[in-house]
Amino acid sequence: MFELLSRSNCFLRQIAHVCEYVTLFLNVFRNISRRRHAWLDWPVLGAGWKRKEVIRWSGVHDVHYMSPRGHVFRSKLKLVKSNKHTDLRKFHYASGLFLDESDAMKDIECPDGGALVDPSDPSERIGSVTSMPSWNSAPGDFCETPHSSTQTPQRRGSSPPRPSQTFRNPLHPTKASPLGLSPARQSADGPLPNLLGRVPPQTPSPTFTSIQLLAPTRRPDITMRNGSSLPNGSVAVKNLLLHQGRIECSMARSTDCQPRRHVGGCAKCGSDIPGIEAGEETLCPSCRPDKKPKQRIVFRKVGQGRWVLGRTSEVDGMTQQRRKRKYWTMQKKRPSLQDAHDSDTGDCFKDEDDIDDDEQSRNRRHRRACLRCAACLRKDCGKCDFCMDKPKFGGSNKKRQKCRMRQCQNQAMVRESTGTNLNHLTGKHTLVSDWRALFSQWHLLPHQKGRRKGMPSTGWVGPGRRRKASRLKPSRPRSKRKRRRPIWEGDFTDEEGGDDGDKVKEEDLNVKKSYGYNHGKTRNYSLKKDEDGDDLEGAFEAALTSDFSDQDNGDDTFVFENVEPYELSIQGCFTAPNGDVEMVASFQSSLNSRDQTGEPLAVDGTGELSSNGIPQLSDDVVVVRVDVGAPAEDDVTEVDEVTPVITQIFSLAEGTQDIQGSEADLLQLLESLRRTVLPVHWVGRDVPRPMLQLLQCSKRSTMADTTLQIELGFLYQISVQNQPLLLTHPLYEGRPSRLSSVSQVVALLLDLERLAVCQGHPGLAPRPDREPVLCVRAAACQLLVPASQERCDKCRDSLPDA
DNA sequence: GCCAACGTTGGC
DNA sequence: GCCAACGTTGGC
Repeated sequence: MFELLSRSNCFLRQIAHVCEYVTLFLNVFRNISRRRHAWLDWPVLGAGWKRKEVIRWSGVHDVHYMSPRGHVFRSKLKLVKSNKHTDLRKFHYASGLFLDESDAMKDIECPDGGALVDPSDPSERIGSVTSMPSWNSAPGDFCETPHSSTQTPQRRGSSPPRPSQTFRNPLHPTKASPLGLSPARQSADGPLPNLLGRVPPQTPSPTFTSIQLLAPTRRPDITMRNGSSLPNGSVAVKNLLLHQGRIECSMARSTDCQPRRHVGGCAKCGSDIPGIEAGEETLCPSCRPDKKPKQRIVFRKVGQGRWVLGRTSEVDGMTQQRRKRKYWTMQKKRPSLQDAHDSDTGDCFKDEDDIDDDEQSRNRRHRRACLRCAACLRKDCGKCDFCMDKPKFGGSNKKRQKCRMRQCQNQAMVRESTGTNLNHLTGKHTLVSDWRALFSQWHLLPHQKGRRKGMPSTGWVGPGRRRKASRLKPSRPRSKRKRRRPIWEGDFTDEEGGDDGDKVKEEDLNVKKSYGYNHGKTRNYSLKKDEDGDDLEGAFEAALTSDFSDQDNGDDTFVFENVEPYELSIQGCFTAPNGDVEMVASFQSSLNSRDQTGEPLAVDGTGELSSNGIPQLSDDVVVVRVDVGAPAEDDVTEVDEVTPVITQIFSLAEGTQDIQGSEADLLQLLESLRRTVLPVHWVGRDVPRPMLQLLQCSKRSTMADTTLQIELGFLYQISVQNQPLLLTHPLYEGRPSRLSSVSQVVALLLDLERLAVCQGHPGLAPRPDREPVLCVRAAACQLLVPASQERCDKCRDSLPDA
């Protein structure tokens, strides 16, 4: 009985001991983590540079640098990119120092056995005896190495001098996360490992405990030659410096410290091991345990800053890996119908985290991708603002968001649903009241969100923080604003009463067909009131593109049937005070849009302005000013018409019967076009007079300067760079004389997309060197040629060498 | 080491 | 309330 009690006491003491260690671990780690996340001056890169070490919970070690201007670099790649004038090829990112290759290859050691290792050596990590060469050295005891004056060749001129550092306290904890615990070594006849699993050196190293090792000792300061210091030097820093001879060896300050090779032996069998110093303890390959020993103490992270003792498998007997495999195997076996069912039940986004315990999954990052929908499976569009922000597309990585085109179609509808599943498949569970909040939370396309109250009528017209203001034109006094043009019947104006500007009149909804997140269906953009409540005359339509198979079906079926009509307005635009709308985005947007090469397309809505005030647009975007009102007589010169002006009407109608037609008919066509998905980059607009214009607003399109204009009676004409396309052009062959239906319009646009604008010829007049070549067209230029040709026959005949 | 992108926060 | 910016984390 006494023995039993004694054993119980012993066991309880051990438990208390372990708990004590755990508490120490966590406290020390928090301290270290907090301190290491601070920015430290880093004169190695120059004055004003800072460096920061970040240790993740997983134990991964990251290093960040901050330029004097405050730019943060998280990888060497970015650092090099932004410092093209400096040769950073030999810059060791992790340590923050310039690596001299010749020195780095040498091992340096002191005669007392204080071998130093390559910083890249895995043994440098916690648990390595060799990385702690100076247990027994007093602070401040060092030896000078022969490489102390090494200068790296790539640092010249005014670059900071090489460091001449001194480690005042070589003892430093490195990896203190519980995850970093090394497995306990099982040695039959060796010393018992301590809590860290390290086999303490026999002689002459001092005894040390895990508490000592993890004690929050001051990290070694490194003194540079110029007097500055690199505080809190890491293990990597120290060893790199040692390798380069830029700092002193951590052993006693002896004078005969010379580089030499290591010759050591196995701690178990005694056999020699090349590269290991005699007296140093290690195990030869044959004596090493075959398998990674099982961790005795396992900390499991269950949330931010929360850990539990014990491994998951001990709870349910199944490792995470196995459960992952099982889960994904089950996923693969699921038929598509099962997917639908999952969607119904909101399970379609269940990943391995969900299988884990609930608490854990709550605290982890949620996956926003179902990995199955079209958006999840596609690649970055490379054109949306999020893509443009990415470093791989030349961006500054400020936004750090997933490509807008890749925003999961399913996930975006399920999360944030306040408990109600928004099911896009059935539409049965849609929680209408959540949609607006939902859209605001997800990174949808600008035009996928509605214009909201409070958005200015001029300048940046869109949600969120105001973009850089357009400097294309100064604000025009009210007295000089454009005169209203006669309102064309059917123009979409906002309802009276400014307070409720968000709401759409019911009657307007009949025409203004608003759309929810509609997977690339047509979006309508309607002008709203300006700040004075004046109607901005005219309406603007951007018929966005999508998979062309959807077009012209006249089908306005929403994917989400129960969704409240969702107003969409002009987004991603600059609205000038005079009411002009300047599109700064190419409004091709559908998830399924394809460009001419078949690649999916996306929207560009950055709205950034360059120094000259011109929006910075990608190459395929052109600024289109939509004229929404007739200019005042005294202000005509200020109107900068960018779009082609058609001065002559070419009627293709046979005879003159019904030449006037009906505005109502034209309006009906306009309405249909607004509901229709048009070919890529074709944008419909109405103009002051009762007519409809469709223009190609992508510079990358071969139809960049082409306009299709439909007049009363559905008479139409095509113009290229303000030049009317002659009736003799083959494009007209076999085509109806009137474009009275959407399908006819779309067919014509598609045919136009197969053509290209004639490049003309460089002319015959001699031109001085470096003078830009101005092409001219032949008198009978055909304007549009097959896309495979550069110029028409007439212009080809006019080539100088022709 | 690097990248992708989730989640938070502070400014507007 | 909204979103740009960015800290942070997980994956490769």
